[in-house]
Amino acid sequence: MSIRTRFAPSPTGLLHIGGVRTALFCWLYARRHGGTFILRVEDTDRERSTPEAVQVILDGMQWLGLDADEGPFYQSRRYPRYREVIQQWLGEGKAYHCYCSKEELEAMRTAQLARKEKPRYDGRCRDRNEPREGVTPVVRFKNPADGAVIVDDAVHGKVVFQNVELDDLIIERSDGNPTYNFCVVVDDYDMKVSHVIRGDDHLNNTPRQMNMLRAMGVEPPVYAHLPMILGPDGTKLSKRHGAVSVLYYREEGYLPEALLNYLARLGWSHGDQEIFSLDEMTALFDIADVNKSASAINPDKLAWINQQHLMRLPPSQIAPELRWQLERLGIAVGESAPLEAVIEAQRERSKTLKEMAAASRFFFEAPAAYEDKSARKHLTAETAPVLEQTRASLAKLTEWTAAAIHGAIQALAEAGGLGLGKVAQPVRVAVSGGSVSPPIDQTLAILGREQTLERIDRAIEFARR
RNA sequence: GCUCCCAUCGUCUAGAGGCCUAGGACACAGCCCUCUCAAGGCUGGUACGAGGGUUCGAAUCCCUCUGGGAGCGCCA
Repeated sequence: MSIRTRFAPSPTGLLHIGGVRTALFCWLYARRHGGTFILRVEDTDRERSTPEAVQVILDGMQWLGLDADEGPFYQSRRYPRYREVIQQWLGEGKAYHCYCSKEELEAMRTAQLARKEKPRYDGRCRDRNEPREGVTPVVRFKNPADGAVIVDDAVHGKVVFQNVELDDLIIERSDGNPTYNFCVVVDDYDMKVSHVIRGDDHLNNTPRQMNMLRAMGVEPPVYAHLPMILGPDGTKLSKRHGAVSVLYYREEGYLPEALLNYLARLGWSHGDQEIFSLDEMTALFDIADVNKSASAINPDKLAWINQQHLMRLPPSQIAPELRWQLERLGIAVGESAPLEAVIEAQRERSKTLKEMAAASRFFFEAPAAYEDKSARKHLTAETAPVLEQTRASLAKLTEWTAAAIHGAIQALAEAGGLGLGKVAQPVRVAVSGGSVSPPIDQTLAILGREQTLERIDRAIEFARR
């Protein structure tokens, strides 16, 4: 049997972290087994679905690299097919028209609640099929009245639902539009989905869907219900937690690999391993290793994982994202900018690319001003001579490499009986404007001789003022 | 209210009856390294929700409770 998974978001809100994790597991499972990953947009709610939200989903998936083999399919374009199935079921007696008014339904519900019962449609229109004056009917699926449905879930194990707990759900609204649970069934059937991997908030929908699938004459696919992802405070994920859309993580300077790695570790594990490349995840992922309990997002750990990926990925792969971040800060990055060297110098001191960009500004622009505290400590009348000696020594270097620069600075320190820091810190402030930068030799090597000398000159002037 | 799901350090997790005086990771603290900041290394504290069983033996199996969550819509 060929493996076919699908990610089926509805474009009503934003593509958030929970949705991405679901998409990732579907994608991983398909890739792992050489199967097919389908993207399906569930936009049957015409009131709340928006083209913008669809675009956010598409953009997000693309940024993450979760490429679909089939789709995107849009449910809104499949209405003829849904009608066809409904007509067929009506003809076969698997579905029926219901003429109950919303008021009638509401009264039924409140009465049941008052009796401490679970609110459910009692099926009164099942055998009462005569039209009612002025009422456009809905269509309901005739759910089995007794027996049980067993969901043999890949992560939860066997879950039993009694059919009496279920009711005859509406599959076509009075306005003629099909409803969610029904569309899912027709789509999963038509698209030959073999594994339905989704959030466990859908576990309760599953028996209904299985009953409908059986009405279509097929055995249901394998189901795997993933535990929920919660906000850092352990409550349901919401805008309040800042994670509006996946693209927000790009803006904040996270790598797709890192975000995916982090998300994979929420609910899934492979022994003690924390860092996974996409290829490793693909090779190792298995639904059997998914756990059942909800998990809270931990921003600190996400940041740590992001840095781990920054430190492992080839700089050439990171460079375009750093360039983007720099440009967002209004920094003019030339075509020939030494981005890869900057990445190598900065990545072990940056959690995100946004941080890295901010800390790297001085590589592209001379500092506009010196950080007050650093200047007062390191650009003074006492340090001016050190700066002058350093400048002279650096100017004489025959080759401009980190090793040569290091040698020169070390020699100066030794000659003056100073610690390396006494020489390096003033230079650091001179070239970067502050007291934090990568190792001074590496920093100057990237900066180039011209910029270095120019900035030291300016700093000497400042120190002597 | 009813149905269903879940339950190991603050957080993410390992653990599928003895390997557990419960391991790893993030975060936190201390130390080491050190030209700054980091990265890295070492050390430390903190967890099996409660109560009953089953068993020679339970974090692991069963039951009850408690706590959290989801669903019960002409939303998805």
